[in-house]
Amino acid sequence: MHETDTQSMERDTPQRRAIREVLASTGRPMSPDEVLDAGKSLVKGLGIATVYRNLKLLTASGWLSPVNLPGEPTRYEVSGKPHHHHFLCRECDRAFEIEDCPGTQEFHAPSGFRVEAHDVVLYGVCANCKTR
Amino acid sequence: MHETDTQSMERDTPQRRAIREVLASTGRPMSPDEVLDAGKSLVKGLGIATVYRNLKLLTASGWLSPVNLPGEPTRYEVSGKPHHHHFLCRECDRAFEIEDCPGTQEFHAPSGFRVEAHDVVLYGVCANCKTR
DNA sequence: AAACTTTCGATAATCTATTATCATATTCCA
DNA sequence: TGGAATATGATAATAGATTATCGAAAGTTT
Repeated sequence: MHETDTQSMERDTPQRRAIREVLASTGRPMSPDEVLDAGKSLVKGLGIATVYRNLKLLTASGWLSPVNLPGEPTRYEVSGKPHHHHFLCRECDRAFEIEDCPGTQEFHAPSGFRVEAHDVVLYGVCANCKTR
Repeated sequence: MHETDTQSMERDTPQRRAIREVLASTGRPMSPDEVLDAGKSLVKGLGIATVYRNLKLLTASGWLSPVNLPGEPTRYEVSGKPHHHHFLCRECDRAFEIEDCPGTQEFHAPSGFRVEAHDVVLYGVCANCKTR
């Protein structure tokens, strides 16, 4: 076994700023590849390793939260948002935030089961893909 | 590129029967490893490759349906069940079927989005794990 | 600006899940 | 029952996502 990467987010770098900027301004959960693509327009030469490193650091610090959708790679969104769920577009494979939630009490598990959390995922076509 | 596995499920084998039996009798979505473990009690020496092969064939034939839960390996359940969702126990990592569903109309995506399907996943502790 | 430390980028390595390979064992029909 | 076709089991290979490695580049402190 080898020792893990040692990083502490002590310095202010253009790459780190770009990654934060991308996630904050896009307003929807993004995969590492999406962050890389968007980030490249802010910092030429941005590398995927840097994206992964910073997503990990920003998640560890609590600034980002992981978003897992069935059969999809992990996406990330800025933390602190009120309870919400996600929509996955089958055309462009982008995830969106949806505010509406039926409420936990609406879901019933078999008796004897304790429900502690829930996820709702909607699938379909986003507005952008519908109009083309 | 090489040619893919050629199998057509033409023969009746103890392994195939065991895999079907396990999935039909357990009544909840099972991962390949779970199927392997349970299947071994019916057919000594059952191999993981055989499990994967038959899960694939049974899915292609429509007898099984894949069940994807966030961040979890694909599970499989017998097809034909009425609309339902799943519960994932955080203790034993087993998935269960839950019949209750708020209904598609309860979920609202942003205007301009077309919702075609939805998934609900409950997380918590199953009855079995609660009692120990 | 020098020195020091952190971070970056390219890429190799790792990890988990799944599929391919292939020699052996089975099934099933003649 | 003989035999061709199919299936199995062990394991190598593959695939996708993520992490580690390491020399170069950049930030930070003095």
